[in-house]
Parts: sequence; C-alpha cells; structure tokens
Amino acid sequence: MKAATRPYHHGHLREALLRAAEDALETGGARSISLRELSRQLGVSHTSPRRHFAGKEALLDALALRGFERFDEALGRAAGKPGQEFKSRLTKLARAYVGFALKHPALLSLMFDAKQRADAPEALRQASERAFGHAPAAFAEAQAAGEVVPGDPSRLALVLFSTLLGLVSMSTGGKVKGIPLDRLIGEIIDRTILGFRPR
Amino acid sequence: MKAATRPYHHGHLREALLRAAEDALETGGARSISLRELSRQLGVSHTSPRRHFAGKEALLDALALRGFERFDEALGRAAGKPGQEFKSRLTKLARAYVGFALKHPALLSLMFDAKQRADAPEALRQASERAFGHAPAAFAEAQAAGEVVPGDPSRLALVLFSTLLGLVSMSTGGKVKGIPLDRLIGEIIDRTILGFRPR
DNA sequence: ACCTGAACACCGTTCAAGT
DNA sequence: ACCTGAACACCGTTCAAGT
Repeated sequence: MKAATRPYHHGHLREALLRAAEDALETGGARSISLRELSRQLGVSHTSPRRHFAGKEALLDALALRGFERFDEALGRAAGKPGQEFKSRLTKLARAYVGFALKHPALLSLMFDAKQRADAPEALRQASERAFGHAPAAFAEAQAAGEVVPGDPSRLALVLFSTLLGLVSMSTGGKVKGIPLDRLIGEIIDRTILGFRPR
Repeated sequence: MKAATRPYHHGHLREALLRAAEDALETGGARSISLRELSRQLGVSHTSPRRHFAGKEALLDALALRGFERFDEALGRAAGKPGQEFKSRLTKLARAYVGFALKHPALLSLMFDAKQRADAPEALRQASERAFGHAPAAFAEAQAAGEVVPGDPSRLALVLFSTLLGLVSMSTGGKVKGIPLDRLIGEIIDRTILGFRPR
C-alpha cells in the first residue's frame, strides 16, 4: 500500500509531461502551463522535467512538433487516393483541417506561433511542410485531368488552405457571423474550384 | 539636477505602459512582457500599473484593443470610395492588411488570441468587427454594378480576408516558399474576382 | 542514468500606508 | 487620486548531492 506511491515514471515521464501540458494548454491557455505545476501533478520533483527538456520553451516546442505530427496524420488520412473525384478530395481535406482546428484551437495557435519564431527549430518547419503537403497531390491530379489551371500545385493548394486557415481564425466557437463553418466549407470549395477552372 | 528625476508620469502612465508593452511584445514575444520590468523601465514602483489595469491580462487586452483600433484605421484609409475600380479597391485593402500583419506580427497574434478567448471583453469583438467591416462596402458596390455574384457582401468579403489572413499565417518573414507576399496578393485578388464573377 | 532539495533571481497580486 | 514598500505565494533555472 506504500510501494504503489512510487510510479517513478520510469521511461515515460516525457510522454506524461507532454500529455499534461497539452491538457493545461487547452484548458487554460499557454500562459497557464507551469513546469512546477506539471511536476506536482505527476508526482515528481520540479527539476525532473529538465532531464527531458532543456527548458520550458523546449517543452512547448516539443508540444508544437507533436501537434504538427498529428495534424499531418489527420490530413494524410483525409487526402484520399488518385482516381477519386477532385471536389470530394478537397472537401475531405478541408473538413479534416477545420475539424482539427476546432478540436485543438490552443494547440494550433501554439503550433503556428512556434513555427513563426525567428529561432524556430528546423524540425518544426519540416513537420509543418509535411502536413501541408497532402493537398498539392490532389491539385496535381486535377491539373493532369484538365480540371484545374496549370501552375505549381502547391501554390494552388496554398490558396485553399490559407482560406480555411483564415476562416478558422476569424471564427468564434466554430461560427462566423452565426453561420457554422461546416456550411461555409462547401461554399469555399465551390469558389476555389471555380477560380481555378481553366478559362 | 535632482528634481528632473521625477517624471511621475502624471497622467500618461497608462499610455507609457502600453507603448513599452508593445515594444516588448514585438521584440521578445508575449511571454517576455512583465509588469515589474515595464515599471522598472518607466521608473515607477511595480504596483503602479495596478492603478491603470486590473492585472496583466487587462493590460494585454488593452494592447489588443488598441491594435484593433489602429488596424481599423489602416483598413479604413485603404478602403477607398464608391466609384473607384473594384479590383483597385480590393488590392489596396489587401495590401493594407498584409502590411499591418507583417509590421506587427506579434501584436496581430495577440489580437486574435485575445478575441478568441471564451471570456474576451465585448469591446474586443466589436473592434474586430469594425475593422473587418470596410471590405463589404466595396463588395456591395461591385454587386450593384453586376460585377459580383449576389449574396451577403460581408460573407463574400470574408472569403478574401480569410485567404489573406491565412496567407500571412502560413508565411515566414513575409514569404511563402520563397515568393514574397506582395507578388501573391495580385494572384489571390484575381482568383477571388474570378470566383465571384457571375457565371 | 535518473531524480532530489536547496538556493537564486525573478514573477503577479494584495494590502496597509503615505502624500 | 495616485503612488509607495513590504509581504505572499508563486515561477524557471542552476547546482551539488544522492541512488
């Protein structure tokens, strides 16, 4: 009954810290994350995090990196396969993106802030680029089929993702001017396809 | 030689605090803002800010609010007048927006974070809506001239601004994949106008 | 290797007190 | 009204020490 009070976090303290930090992030914002408080929650001394992260900034960066990795997976699953209808693929990608953004708003904000920093780790930039690399494939295929204007496909995809990203930023609680984002996505996709259709 | 060491910040301590806080924000990020450090810089005791702001959060909110007010002014100047060419008005609005975003990246991030908070002050939401209210007028006029598809003009303007907002978020140091934002704006405007043209 | 406690230099906020 | 110093309960980070 006493020995049980010693989880000691053999190998997974790092994991536990990241998990607890993400909880705090979504609950009380980035400012509410405290290494000492996390240590208390996990029952380790306040200097233990130091073994796994060089400092608080490093923990936040690791959190952002994991965010990008999950983001990448979600978009990868939604990206679809060659041969599927262009509009349907874009719609799935868009819903995946918006879904992630609405589910983890504070994490997404942290991810972008971290990536923007002048001294951002290279891994962060790469993870971001990987995640945003799924849409261009769909555009390239549509170009080959003559449904979309020529040009760098990743630049075309950029326009769609920018729009969605901005839409989420301008929304409050998943709504813009009372209209749910879900309903706006279809409109955006239609306009995007129209704008990219060869004249 | 001694009396001069007593600025005492008669009435404008509030102003001075906001100014110093914005400097710190753009230099070292939101996390680098400290009430005590600001007080030190301004030569007042560390409890003086309390007279002007209920707490640190309140100071940050005030900073965000002023940001939205300046943002509103910048967009208002760029919005142009009825009778001017639609595309030229959009381009000016877009450049004004992107210009602000690149000049005050940390402030913009703070502005949106503050506005998004569940307990955000109403004034913040209103200031945001005011600032984003300039573009719809241009869209409404273009609709009257038959250059743009019918529908709620502020919803049409939303698409353009979302795209720009997202573009800035995805950029690093004013560039996306090595291409300066300035050069992308024209492309975005063209696509937007194309997408909104009556079929 | 991994974790610890003590120490240091900071925070934000509160409060009784001064002019 | 406006500002002050002391006090309180926190921080992140460093370091010598323990197993």
